[in-house]
Amino acid sequence: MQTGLISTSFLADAMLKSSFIILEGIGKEKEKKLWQSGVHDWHDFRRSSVNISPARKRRLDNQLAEAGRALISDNSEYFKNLLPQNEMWRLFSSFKEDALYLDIETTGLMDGITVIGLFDGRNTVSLVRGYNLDKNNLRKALNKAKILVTFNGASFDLPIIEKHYPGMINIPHIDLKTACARCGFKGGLKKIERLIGIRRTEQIQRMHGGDAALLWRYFQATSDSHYLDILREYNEEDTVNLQRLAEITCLTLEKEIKRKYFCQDMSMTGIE
DNA sequence: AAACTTATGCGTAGGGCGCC
DNA sequence: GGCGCCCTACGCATAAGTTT
Repeated sequence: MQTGLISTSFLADAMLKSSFIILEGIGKEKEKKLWQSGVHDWHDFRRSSVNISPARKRRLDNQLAEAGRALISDNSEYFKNLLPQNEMWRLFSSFKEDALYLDIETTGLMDGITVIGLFDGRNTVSLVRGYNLDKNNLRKALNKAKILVTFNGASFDLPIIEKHYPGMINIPHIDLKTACARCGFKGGLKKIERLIGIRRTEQIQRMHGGDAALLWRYFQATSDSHYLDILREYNEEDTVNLQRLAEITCLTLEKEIKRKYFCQDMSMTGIE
């Protein structure tokens, strides 16, 4: 019990505090070299002399100090422009308690929004066109979130939301599609869910993305709330399942990096 | 201090993909 | 079926270190 608590608290900020690509002029290559040379986190960096000119080192140390202050004060927005989109997953372990999982339904591709589903890890909210979907409710739902998690949201959900509600989303966004692909989980959300053992309710299991647009049309044509209920249920399951998917993929990616780069010095002391 | 070398960041273009 | 993103490869830009 205690050991569990201790190990998770050690892990909590692990990946973010091991990130050096947030520094000016440091890219993926330099970051790898730092890891391989035993510089594993911000603390290591500031203690070591690394292979950087003194003036530049001072500048980078200051940047890390600022990042540290941002992390302590729970300021996720600080990292939004420092991490490239495909590395945003590194924020997950630090901000997952305040993560918001989002999925939208529309009337077609790049079309009008019908439902926005949001899950904060405990409760779900669905904003439905013609009922409670408006700027104020969306802002309220986004209010406390520190990070946003989607599947393919960078290409689909967020651009559409941005089109209808400009400037609404300013917190960092983790798109699990990229993260999944790097874990070897290729394909759409439903396929990946099956791959990692996430189950859907029977009725929803059989649905495809295109059915969501169809359900909305049926609901509009008949006013039968049954269609809307199915649509909302489908959407809600999407958002809820994103949480487990995020836990699995972000942890997998973190472990993979540590396995590949953090143990390098040990293998070098071996036989050669 | 100028010229050269090395490491690595960064911008660009084409191809592929998943969202409803 | 349109859109925006990531991936990959490639070449240029830049900064720091080295040689002359």
